[in-house]
Amino acid sequence: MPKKEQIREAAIKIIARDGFFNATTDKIAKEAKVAVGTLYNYFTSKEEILDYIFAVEFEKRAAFYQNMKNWRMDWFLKINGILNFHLQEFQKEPDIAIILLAERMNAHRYGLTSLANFSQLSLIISAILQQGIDEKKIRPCNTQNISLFISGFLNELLFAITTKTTANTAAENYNHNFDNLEQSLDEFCTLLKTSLAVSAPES
Amino acid sequence: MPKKEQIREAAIKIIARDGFFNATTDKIAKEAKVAVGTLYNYFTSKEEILDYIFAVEFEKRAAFYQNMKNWRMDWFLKINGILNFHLQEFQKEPDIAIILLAERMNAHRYGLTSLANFSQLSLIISAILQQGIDEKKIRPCNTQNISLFISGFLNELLFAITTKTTANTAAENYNHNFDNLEQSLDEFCTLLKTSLAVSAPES
Amino acid sequence: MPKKEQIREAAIKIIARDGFFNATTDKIAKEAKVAVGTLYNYFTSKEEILDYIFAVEFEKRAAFYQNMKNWRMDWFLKINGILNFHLQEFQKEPDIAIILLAERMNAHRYGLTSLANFSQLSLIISAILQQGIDEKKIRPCNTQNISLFISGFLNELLFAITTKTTANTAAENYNHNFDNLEQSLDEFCTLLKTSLAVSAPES
Amino acid sequence: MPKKEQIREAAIKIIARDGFFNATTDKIAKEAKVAVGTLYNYFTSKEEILDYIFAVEFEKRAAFYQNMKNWRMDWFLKINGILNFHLQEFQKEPDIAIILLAERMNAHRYGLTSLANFSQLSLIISAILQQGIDEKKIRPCNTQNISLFISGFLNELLFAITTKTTANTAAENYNHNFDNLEQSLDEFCTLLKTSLAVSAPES
DNA sequence: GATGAATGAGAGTTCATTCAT
DNA sequence: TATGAATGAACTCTCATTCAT
Repeated sequence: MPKKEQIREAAIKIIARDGFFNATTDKIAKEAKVAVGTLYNYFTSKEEILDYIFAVEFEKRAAFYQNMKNWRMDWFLKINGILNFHLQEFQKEPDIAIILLAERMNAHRYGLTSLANFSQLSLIISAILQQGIDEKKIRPCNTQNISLFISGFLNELLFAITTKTTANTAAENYNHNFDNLEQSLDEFCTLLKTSLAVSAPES
Repeated sequence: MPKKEQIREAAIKIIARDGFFNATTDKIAKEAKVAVGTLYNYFTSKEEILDYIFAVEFEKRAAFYQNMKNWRMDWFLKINGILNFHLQEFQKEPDIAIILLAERMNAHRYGLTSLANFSQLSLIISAILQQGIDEKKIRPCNTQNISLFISGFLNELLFAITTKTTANTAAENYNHNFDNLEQSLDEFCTLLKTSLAVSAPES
Repeated sequence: MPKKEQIREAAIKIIARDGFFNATTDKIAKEAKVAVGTLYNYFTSKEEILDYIFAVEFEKRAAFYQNMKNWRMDWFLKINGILNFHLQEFQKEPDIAIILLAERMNAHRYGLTSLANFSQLSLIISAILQQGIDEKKIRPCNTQNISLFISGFLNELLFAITTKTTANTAAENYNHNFDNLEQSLDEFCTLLKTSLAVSAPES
Repeated sequence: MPKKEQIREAAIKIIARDGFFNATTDKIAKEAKVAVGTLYNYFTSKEEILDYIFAVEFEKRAAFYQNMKNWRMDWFLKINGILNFHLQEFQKEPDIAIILLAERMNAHRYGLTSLANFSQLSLIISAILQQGIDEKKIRPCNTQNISLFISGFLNELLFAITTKTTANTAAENYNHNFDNLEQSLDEFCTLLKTSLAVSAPES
């Protein structure tokens, strides 16, 4: 495997586990089975590693979104598809989920360029919604707001997933778990649909 | 002003600005116009300061929620009231908003006890929704999921507020700003209402 | 009890347990049921407390030695008496023993005046021995050397007492304990006597 | 010179001069002409440096003692040899003498493993004495006690050496100095011999 | 490119001492 | 005299980064 990839994967593991600040370059290097110095042959700083992690993830999503543009389907199915895509990604790589969620604020604080890209993604959702409106499939609404709701849902779902593993002692039965992620997602989609969809014109 | 409060406020300012890890005890002490040692007369560690910040905020919210239980009003107005309360709080003290959002993952990682309390709050929302269901005002649904949507909305709104101040270069016109927070909130409430409310039984 | 005495006793307890450097003024004050500030009404510094502890102990011993000068007895019984006196003192107040042993180097380093006094004590032993020599009861020898052996014996006995409590795991049966302190002392005295005493002139 | 050795030697110098607690990592590093961080590449803590110092010294002594077991000589010459060995060691490296003496209590308090080893050495002396007894060269006695006297003598000699350099103001002429260390040692050996040795059987 | 020992600024924390009450 | 909150210099230890090999 290329060294840079090796480092990226090690960094994901360590940062997800310990957080960006507790993820020392030593630990990352050890995990990557590489010398500390080697990190600096591929990245100029520890921050840049984080930046790169975000960038790679952005690319994955951008590729999916780009591809999706060609889909010929209902707005609702598209949104549903997007949410499903994210959920699957996070289930495949939970560490990524943790990092995207936990470190985005750090990424923002350090002015990492890759983070800015992520806001583009919500534009795509907005665009889908707008198209729905234009096609009279969705009632008039502020698409930006709706796409914010959607991001919020995804993030909160992740936080619930990420934190519940340790925190659920008393309120055991109130906690979400991986089993009903899909159920959560479905309920959210239902909520969106029932609220936004223009009822089929009565004949 | 009591010293502990003085320190808490200084810490809020510094942690909101620099993040928990970059918020050094020196900076906090200087901001509080206090010697470093004084911090340790009131807190046993830097982490405990963060814990205390969370605890105070939790108390504020818990007090509000407790009080709210006596309200005699529609589920929808209650939810609306809660969201408005939070929004006002955050507008009053944006630094708190930033910390609650950015550091909750750290709080979780350090096992700060105060964080666990926050999950109680979502139980209250669940309870309101459940009552709505029992009273046939809300269609059957998983109340836990819905309360998760609500938290997600609030957090995402905060993130948008928090980050836009610096990040809006390209997509200027797509960014939210303080002026339309209320509009966002209204739209979200509308969405909830239209989706959840059982249409008044026709006579 | 006078405050100064109260503080001295507390300091003995804490310093014996934790060592001079780990004995914080806070701990001493708490043990003495006194405010930290009060310490400084009776002592100008933490070091001075140690100095005072040494001084008090010196006084006790000096009083005994002074008194002993009037004794009318054999050199051997005098030495034996001195050793017994010390042993009893240390058994009465083991904390004192620990401090005298463990902190004398600190006392020396800080140039505490009270420590210097202790070397006077060995002069008294020397004097007793010298008298024995003059009276032809002891063979000619360097009295200074012998008094050094005596101090060495006492200190090593203390060290053995002080440290054995925790260290004896494997070589249990090789360790000294309080029960045979007297036996140790007797053996040492025997050794001194058999070596130093001039055999009674044969008629 | 290997870095670890460089650090060890610097630490010996500083700890001997200032005591373990006043020997800051900064001072040690500076003396070793090394950065502070480098200390921690070789030792996990300041305590471990002290432990290592003790361990190295123990090894030296253990090697000597091991070698000595093969000696074919009288018990008395063996004991004499051991005492001479120690004295020479301490004259060669007086700083070591100071540390062994002054910090053994700290070593004990911190539970440094290397200190425990030193007690093994006194077992060897006991063994030599026991052999003397078995061979009817030494009168029956508690070997453990005698070896305690021997250690006590050595330590006290060291203390005298160590402290006299500064403390001798009043009793100048009573102080030992390097010139008569050998004389002291000889006198001590004489004392042991005259007291312990079984007189040659008369024909 | 790869290495990892060396670096040293800077972190969190402690604690002897002071002084207003 | 007694107090104990406030102080801040000084401590041990960490870790991102460098650079000679």
